Amino acid sequence: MKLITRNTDYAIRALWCIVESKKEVVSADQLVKNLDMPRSFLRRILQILNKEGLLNSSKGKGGGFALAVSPGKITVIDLMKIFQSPIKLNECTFKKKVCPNIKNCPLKKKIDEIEKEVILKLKAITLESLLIK
Amino acid sequence: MKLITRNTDYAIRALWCIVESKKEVVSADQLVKNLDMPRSFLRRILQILNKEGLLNSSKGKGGGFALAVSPGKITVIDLMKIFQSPIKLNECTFKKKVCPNIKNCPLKKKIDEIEKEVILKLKAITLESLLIK
DNA sequence: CATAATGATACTCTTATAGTATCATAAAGA
DNA sequence: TCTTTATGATACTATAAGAGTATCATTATG
Repeated sequence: MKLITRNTDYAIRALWCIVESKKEVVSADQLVKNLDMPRSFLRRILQILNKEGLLNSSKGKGGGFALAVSPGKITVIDLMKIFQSPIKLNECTFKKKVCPNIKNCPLKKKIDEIEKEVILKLKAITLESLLIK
Repeated sequence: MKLITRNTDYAIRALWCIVESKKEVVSADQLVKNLDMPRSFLRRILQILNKEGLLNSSKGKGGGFALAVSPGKITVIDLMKIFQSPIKLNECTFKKKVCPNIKNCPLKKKIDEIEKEVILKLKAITLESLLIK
């Protein structure tokens, strides 16, 4: 079981790298060099971040990507929502049929509590908070 | 992303049902009736619980399963370890190659903290704690 | 010996994750 | 306008975990 998948992980690193570079615009190739990750994979991630409004892109010579949102406003949860399947820690279903006992299931209550706390903590991890050394 | 998978979930329910029944021995068929889950799937789970030492089994007429460990000593984490892939919330690897920056990765540090807390909380959920109404 | 139970095992199906590859398009600059 | 340098769109494969099924072997009871 993984909380953070590679998509999300790479997205964070790419965004981090764009901020650190202190350039207006950073190309995919520069990011590949700095981050040592597969070009095609990273390119797709950047395209998605662009579509989702976290990056602005520009084509042609001197083109590349720039942050569209301030680092303090990008959280790990935002990226997980974009790149990962929804967080449902305990679904209580069998073949799409919800467990009949779901309302007073003591296990679900406890798991739900844990889920809430995890989400709160992931919300608190902003891109900015990862930059501080 | 799921924290608890169906295997684990069903294992908990089955154990819970064995305790609640207050019988010495409960057969797979009785559990299937009470829990409304697929027979083959449940049978396999019971066999694994037996192998792992959480249940004792007896064959033949009047046979079935009985708890081998007290409900206070069985935790959700125990069952997750049996039925789920290891909990590694953030692996920082690319194609088996560990990320070179792993030692001072600020993201990893934060995710690790969350992981530790989640595990502590799951350890605190014993079978017994789920029985109290 | 028949029946009622578990043991062992092998199989399929689906989904999420992980990654690759290719062609189209647009901007910059000579 | 043509070449280069960049991203856009999209389609494809591979792997692993999870979810579930099915069958035959074995053992205990009466």
